[in-house]
Amino acid sequence: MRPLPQPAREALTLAPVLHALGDPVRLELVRRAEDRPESTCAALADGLGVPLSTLTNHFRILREAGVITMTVDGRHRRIRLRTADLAERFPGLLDPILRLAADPE
Amino acid sequence: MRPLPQPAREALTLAPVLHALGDPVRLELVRRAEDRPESTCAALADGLGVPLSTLTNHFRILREAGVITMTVDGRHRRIRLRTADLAERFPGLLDPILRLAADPE
DNA sequence: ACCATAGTTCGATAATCCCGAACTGTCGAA
DNA sequence: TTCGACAGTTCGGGATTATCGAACTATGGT
Repeated sequence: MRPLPQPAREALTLAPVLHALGDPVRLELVRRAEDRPESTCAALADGLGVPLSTLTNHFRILREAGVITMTVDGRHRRIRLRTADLAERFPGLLDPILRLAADPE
Repeated sequence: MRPLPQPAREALTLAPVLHALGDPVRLELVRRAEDRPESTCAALADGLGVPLSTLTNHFRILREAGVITMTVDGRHRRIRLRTADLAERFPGLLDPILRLAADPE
């Protein structure tokens, strides 16, 4: 159940977070991660048609930017949004993005 | 004084906007463009140490994402944030980002 | 022990970014 | 009207980054 390496809350910077969210696949993964916390990698990407090796890179970018946490749980990795850390470090940032990403247009 | 090609307001999509803002140089350019509208390319980039040919690319990415408008004014290009279009298409998105980008850490 | 599952790593190709050098178009002065 | 300076763009290359198939690792179940 140990967490994979990730930047501390105080070390988060804005540009990498926006870069991580500035990709359609990653934006959708993040949107789903909000709805279904503790999901696994493959579960979040279900139906997107993205190969697993590419997903690994997407999740790494999200993790290194500080957007998600990945904890090792057996042979799964459970993914959670770092909503509290992001809200403290970048108040008002994540909520509008998630809301807009969920809009059907 | 004609504007360079840019996507219509209805055609703006979220991921390219976040991608455009997800670069330290572009984020700073956008931050300055808010403070000093109608600035020229080189004026916005003053002191950043970024070559002009690289700036052209940064401004193109911002323009194609719909973040800025560039109007040709003689031998200058005047740059404006598309604050109204962005506020209508993505309400609540730009303001927090600009505010956070302005924070001194 | 064996196999299936969940993800990672590796390596090669493709796409993208960065920036110097050369270029275009415009303005101001002679 | 020609000249030169200025503001940016285009071009070309090298460097970085992204994608994804194939092989690999590690865990859990039987």
